[in-house]
Amino acid sequence: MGLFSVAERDTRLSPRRRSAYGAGERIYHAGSDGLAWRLHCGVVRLDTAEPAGSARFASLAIAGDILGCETMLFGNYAFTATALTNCDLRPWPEGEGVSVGDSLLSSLAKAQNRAADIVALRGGQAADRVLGLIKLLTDGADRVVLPTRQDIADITDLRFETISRIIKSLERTRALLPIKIEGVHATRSYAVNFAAL
Amino acid sequence: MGLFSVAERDTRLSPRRRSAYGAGERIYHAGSDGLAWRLHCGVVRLDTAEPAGSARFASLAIAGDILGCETMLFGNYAFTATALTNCDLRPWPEGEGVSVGDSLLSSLAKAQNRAADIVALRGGQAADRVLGLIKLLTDGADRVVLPTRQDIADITDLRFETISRIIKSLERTRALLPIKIEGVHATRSYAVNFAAL
DNA sequence: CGCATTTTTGATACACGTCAATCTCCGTGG
DNA sequence: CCACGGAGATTGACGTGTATCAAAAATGCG
Repeated sequence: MGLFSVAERDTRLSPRRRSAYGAGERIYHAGSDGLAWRLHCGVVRLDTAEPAGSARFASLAIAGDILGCETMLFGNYAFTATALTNCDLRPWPEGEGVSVGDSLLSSLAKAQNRAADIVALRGGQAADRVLGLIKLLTDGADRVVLPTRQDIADITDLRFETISRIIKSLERTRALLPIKIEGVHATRSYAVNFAAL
Repeated sequence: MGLFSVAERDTRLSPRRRSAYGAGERIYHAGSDGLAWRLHCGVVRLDTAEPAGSARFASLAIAGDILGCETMLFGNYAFTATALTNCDLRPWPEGEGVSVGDSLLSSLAKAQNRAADIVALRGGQAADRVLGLIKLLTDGADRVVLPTRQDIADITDLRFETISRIIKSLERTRALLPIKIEGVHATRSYAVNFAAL
């Protein structure tokens, strides 16, 4: 799974209360306590804490989403959060500006939409699910850093072999163009070209 | 689908601002405006409004959940709501009692947990998904009224034929016992006996 | 450079989808 | 009261998309 293979890191809290995580790093663990966060950039995977210690994919957070707000109510996190790409988090609520009520309300609305997106990633043909996830992660930009094949598999409820085949075929149709660094292909970075489909 | 086969009904608003819907009835339509509601009992299906007018399953609301809170922010509903069983709704927020902030916060937390439940219903073996949904709908009681086979299929991303086979096999193992009314079996009402599994 | 991890690829199996016929339950109208 | 028709449910036969198992290749890291 690779989910538990990365050690806890120093939190590197800058004066502006901002914290950064690299791909694969654990952000917080279900049951522990801490702050609520807004995800400013990156992609985070949320897993339910199963009795047997085995994590099960529950949800995804992308830029703009609120993470771990339940800690404000219950004093601990309901899910385990793991960075799937490099992430930048800041404590929430931000304090100044919009009223807390409006902020909560729009978070609730956004959470519902995000949930609907994720449900859609688990229905239909395999290729469409993977493409749907890639589009969600790309979010209008022209390049993406994808999670590992195994993480994509967990999110879409497919097997990593299937993900590998689908991504390879997207490369062959030039919908995904590997970004090479000094001639070597970093297997997660792609320029996207959905027009090729 | 049966989703569009039932006419809009009179809203039957009692003096206490409570409204009831029968199985299959449309509660509100994506894009229209109205109140936010708390679902006091029953099960509601939420669908995204697709361009082509075709609905796609997005989420499920069960007793205690908040429905359509986005209308307070944007002035219209993001999803289309349909009663899957008999439902009882009341306007939200209730006004008295807990502060609006806490109520919103706990709704947000609850929405996240519900979303995780639904994601789980779309992964793994077909029989486990159907069983998971039935358990969610039963919620500790000893009997359930199930949605139609087609609705169960939409929720679990399976086909109604598959659902029919699975439910029949649950009947054969006596995990589900049809409740007969005057000798006739209403194909949606069951006494549950999960110990039989 | 060497080893662990991730990814790719192939061969084969099976769970579920698809298509089609039939059945039950109900409401409607003659 | 019974004929009719429609919606939902059941069942069977068959096809296929994805899982599974296995092995090799590519990548990344100490």
